[in-house]
Amino acid sequence: MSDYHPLTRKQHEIYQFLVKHYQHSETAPTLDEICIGLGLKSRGSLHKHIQHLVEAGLVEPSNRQQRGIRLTPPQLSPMLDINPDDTIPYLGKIAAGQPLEAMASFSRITIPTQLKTKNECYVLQVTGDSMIDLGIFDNDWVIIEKRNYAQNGDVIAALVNNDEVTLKIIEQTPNKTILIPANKSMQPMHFDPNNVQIQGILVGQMRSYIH
Amino acid sequence: MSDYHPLTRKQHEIYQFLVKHYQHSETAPTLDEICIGLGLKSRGSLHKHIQHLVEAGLVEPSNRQQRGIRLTPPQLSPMLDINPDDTIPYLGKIAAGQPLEAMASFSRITIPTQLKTKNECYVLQVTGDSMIDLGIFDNDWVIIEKRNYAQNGDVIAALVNNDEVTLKIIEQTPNKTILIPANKSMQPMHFDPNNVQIQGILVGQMRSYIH
DNA sequence: TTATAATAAGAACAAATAGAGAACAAGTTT
DNA sequence: AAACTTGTTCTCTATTTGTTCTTATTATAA
Repeated sequence: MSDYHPLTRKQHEIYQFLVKHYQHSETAPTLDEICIGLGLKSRGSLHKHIQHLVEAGLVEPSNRQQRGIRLTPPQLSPMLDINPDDTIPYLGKIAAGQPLEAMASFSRITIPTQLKTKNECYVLQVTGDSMIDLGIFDNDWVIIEKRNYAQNGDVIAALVNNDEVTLKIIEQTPNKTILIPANKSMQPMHFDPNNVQIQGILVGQMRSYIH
Repeated sequence: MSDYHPLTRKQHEIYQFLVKHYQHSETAPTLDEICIGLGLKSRGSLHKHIQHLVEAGLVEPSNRQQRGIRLTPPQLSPMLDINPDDTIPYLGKIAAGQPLEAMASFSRITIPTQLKTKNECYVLQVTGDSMIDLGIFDNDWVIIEKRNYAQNGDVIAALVNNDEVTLKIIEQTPNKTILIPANKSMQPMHFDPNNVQIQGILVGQMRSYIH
């Protein structure tokens, strides 16, 4: 996403000050107040530090409507979480030789709204190591948005040869569909487009470390 | 819903004054009374602030029958109640230089029960690449079970030098604590055990592929 | 050494915010 | 009726605040 912005000593000190400030205050401090708190005499100098924090993504870019320096809220919108009905069907293991349509829905799983789209989604459990270079490991769960099309480069769940569902990166040409594993030690596989049915595209992933 | 009306300093101060006033009084204060209470000399200026509070929905629009400035009765907050069972607090980004205890809980997040333990858990967002060999990438979310101990080989969130929270593999000996990144290109770091405070251990992980 | 980055102070400026006071209409009190 | 209170609107002015610039000083790297 954003580039890496290492903090200098002073920037770190200022960020600390802000975090501490917000632990016991609701109001966004002004540059002058921060100056006083840190023993600085110039708003101008402080401002440059703050700007660096903005670039680092730690502080919100100031807007004309609302003065004061405020930390960036978490990107997650807390509002979205109150939807009581964000469960989606769990369809079992991927790469198990069944068209997904045909599968009965085993159960439903509660997932954070951040991991799904507005469209119909379902959860599959991954088998195998074909996507480890993307950080998708054996037994991980993936959230798939149900779809029958994709763009080149998308990670998709596809039914191959009417027999097996796999998770791969897709490259499509008019007369060929290539499924590329995210694993250096595996080879891309070439198919007739008729033998590859796209089931959906990857939108989220989960892993449990509990034994 | 209604638009967002951020409060300025003065508006906040005035609102606080009103709240305090109603804690020990039934009567609605007039503009002049508020002026006196706040050391203002002009009703006109105060009135503009009050109007903003009305727009923000905090103060009732005045009517001719009933003079005085009165707060809007507390409305039902739909945010608060809906099953808090499988939501856990989101505490912000990891590796950002604050003890977790000290951080205010930004918001709560719904997670599948499979990703947490029975004990107290919270969510952090990962910054950096120090755990990529374990498939934990920049911007992933990790679920941490709150704990102050761990076993060798556990992945833990730890506060280092009272300054920075990181996610690492831990190796402990009586007189040394080693934090090992899961990244071939990074070196293990050695610490005095007193300088490493364990905050919790990794129990789950999530990633969103939605742009 | 030279060069570069970090830090600091202060001047100047525009926009946002805050304040004072005057005037007025509708109600209340005397 | 006259005097006063109260919410409202208006104009004018003052202060605060984020921003940009220029100028120094110090520390660190080449």
